[in-house]
Amino acid sequence: MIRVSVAVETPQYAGLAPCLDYLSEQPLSPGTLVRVPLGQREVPGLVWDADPEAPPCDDHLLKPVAQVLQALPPLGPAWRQLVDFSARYYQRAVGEIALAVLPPELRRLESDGLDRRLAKLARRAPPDAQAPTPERPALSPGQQAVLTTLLPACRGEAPPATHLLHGVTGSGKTEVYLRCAEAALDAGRQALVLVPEINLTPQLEARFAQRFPGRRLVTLHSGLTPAQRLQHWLMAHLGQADLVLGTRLAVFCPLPRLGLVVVDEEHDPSYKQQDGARYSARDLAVYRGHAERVPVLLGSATPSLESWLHAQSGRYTLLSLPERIGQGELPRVTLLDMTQQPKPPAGREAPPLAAPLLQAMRQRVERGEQTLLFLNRRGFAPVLGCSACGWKSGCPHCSAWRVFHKRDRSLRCHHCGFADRVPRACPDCGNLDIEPIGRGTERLEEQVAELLHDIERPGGGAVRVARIDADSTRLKGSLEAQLAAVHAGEVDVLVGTQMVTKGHDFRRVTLVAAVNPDGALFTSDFRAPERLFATLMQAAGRAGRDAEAASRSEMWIQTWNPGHALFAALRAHDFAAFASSQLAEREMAGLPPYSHLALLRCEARDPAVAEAFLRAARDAARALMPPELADELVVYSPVAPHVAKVAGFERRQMLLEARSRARLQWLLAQWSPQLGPLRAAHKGLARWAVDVDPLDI
DNA sequence: AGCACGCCGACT
DNA sequence: GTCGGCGTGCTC
Repeated sequence: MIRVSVAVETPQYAGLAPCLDYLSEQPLSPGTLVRVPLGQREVPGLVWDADPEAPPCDDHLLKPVAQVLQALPPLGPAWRQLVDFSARYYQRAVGEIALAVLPPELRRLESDGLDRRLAKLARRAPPDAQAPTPERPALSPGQQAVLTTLLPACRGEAPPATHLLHGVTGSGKTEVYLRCAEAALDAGRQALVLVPEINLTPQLEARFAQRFPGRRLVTLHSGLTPAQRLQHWLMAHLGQADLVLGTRLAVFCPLPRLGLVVVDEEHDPSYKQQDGARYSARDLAVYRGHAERVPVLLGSATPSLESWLHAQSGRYTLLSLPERIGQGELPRVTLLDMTQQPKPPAGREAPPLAAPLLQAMRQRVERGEQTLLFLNRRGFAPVLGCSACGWKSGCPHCSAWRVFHKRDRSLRCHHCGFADRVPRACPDCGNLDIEPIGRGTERLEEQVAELLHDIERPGGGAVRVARIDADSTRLKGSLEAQLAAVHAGEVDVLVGTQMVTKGHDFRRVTLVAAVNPDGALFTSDFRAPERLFATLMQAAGRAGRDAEAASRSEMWIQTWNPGHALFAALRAHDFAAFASSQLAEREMAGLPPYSHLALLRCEARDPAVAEAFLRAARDAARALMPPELADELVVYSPVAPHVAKVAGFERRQMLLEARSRARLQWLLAQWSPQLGPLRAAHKGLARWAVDVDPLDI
């Protein structure tokens, strides 16, 4: 019997070694999928490279491997290296990451089930290699220039690098991705293309499928059925698929012939996993490209400040697509100074849209064009309040307000999901006049219909208002149906959240308005301006995608802070100016990307327990720090996050801040193994996790 | 994390 | 008298 090291799905803090040892009758190469006994159950595992430093132990105590899934080719060294790196960098167990990123169906499957799946795949007809390549659009000079730099590396003829492709919406980034993928594919390699959201896969999939009829393209995201996800993953792993298009989980897809990684909308926060192993798929894509010596292409109209700084410093190659192709210009941005709008009569609420904006909307309706109203708040009203006694619709389980949803007359907590019927009268004083405070998309939709009820469309009939947000698209297929209605011109005014600002081409939209974007200007979240700029820029990009209408396209912004520098940069469509002012602020404040952060988060029913645990963790971290590093590493004290209580648990967090990534990693490597044992000393602690490079602090 | 074992309240 | 609540402890 031979000893093998196996990675199994156990959390870091379970007090177990990173990999467990088992006995096998035959030698098993690393990367082999097995099933092993663990306690009372049998779990999937991956044979892992043996740690030469592991202390020897008595073979008689080891259990034998239960099953070897021979039919699956072992996961290769590059894949294992990516998993090892992720585990180390994000402070998780190797087994947790390795198993969590396999298709769930593969973890469940036994030998014979896997054999059947593989046999089925082998029977599939190969793609039609004779399929004619469709005609490709002519390249703009900008695209040509960018591709001159990119193509040699994509063909494998030049050393690989990480490139940041900065180009506004409509500047033709997708065509650049297509040409790069073509070069990689022609060189016999596979291409991996990441997108931030499932919603964006169908349209990009359609474009790639249309361009590469002779190639095999698979998608990889959590919206697939378990069987589809396994099938697609297997096709990638076996080298049958040439193109893999997916969300963040696809960054871990094994690709034996990887030749190119594309990260579209690289600034998007969705690339950061928000539970379990909190990895950044964008950062791992860069690591993977470097480790596998293939080019990485990060694309965005509003790059993250992290990537922008790397591009400025020369670590990434900066490539720019300065213009929209076709005659399409960027929409003119108009700021609507809300402080100058007439005050409503005493006791009355101000209308949601200022008169000039309403006028511009009427014009669009009369011309048969569409308006997009962006309001990043779903529901009817964020809070319900009693005018008599001051009662507000708080959540009994969270430190947050419950949102009034008119459609089902409910009060819903967006943090814990707790919902019940809206009361008819104030629960505290019985007053019947409880009223909505503030406005969400549901209410805006209703108010817009009222405000425009008096105009007649050219085709006859009343103005048609529609709403797209997480509530209106809950049912499967309803987003597609609603988008189709917009495209077909069956809608005059579209009200929507963030969801509508991402990626969709609305050819008939010539007016985009941000109804109430100011909130993000004054939060304590240092990334809020960066996100707001990206969102507004993206929203602006929804207007005038049709070159014909581009000259008439406008973006309006209702603001009580028209002097804010963010809006000035937006008006000028000047990302570089915005980025350099933000970077200057970040540098002064010692914030990322000039420093590197890690956050220890935890929650407990009793806030004192959470705080005591974090204080102990803080003291442990400080004890590890040599005094000469005092200005390179800062260990902060515990604080309550913005929403301190969620679903009955009190949340607390503490921050580590380091001058360099290496310093932070150095501290984390010693500190985080102490946290598991430390937890045992704090009874009542429900959950805890280290978040490396957190997005929200 | 699972899944055991283990000691105290409302059901057939 | 059992079924089952979730509190501690272990898994190569």
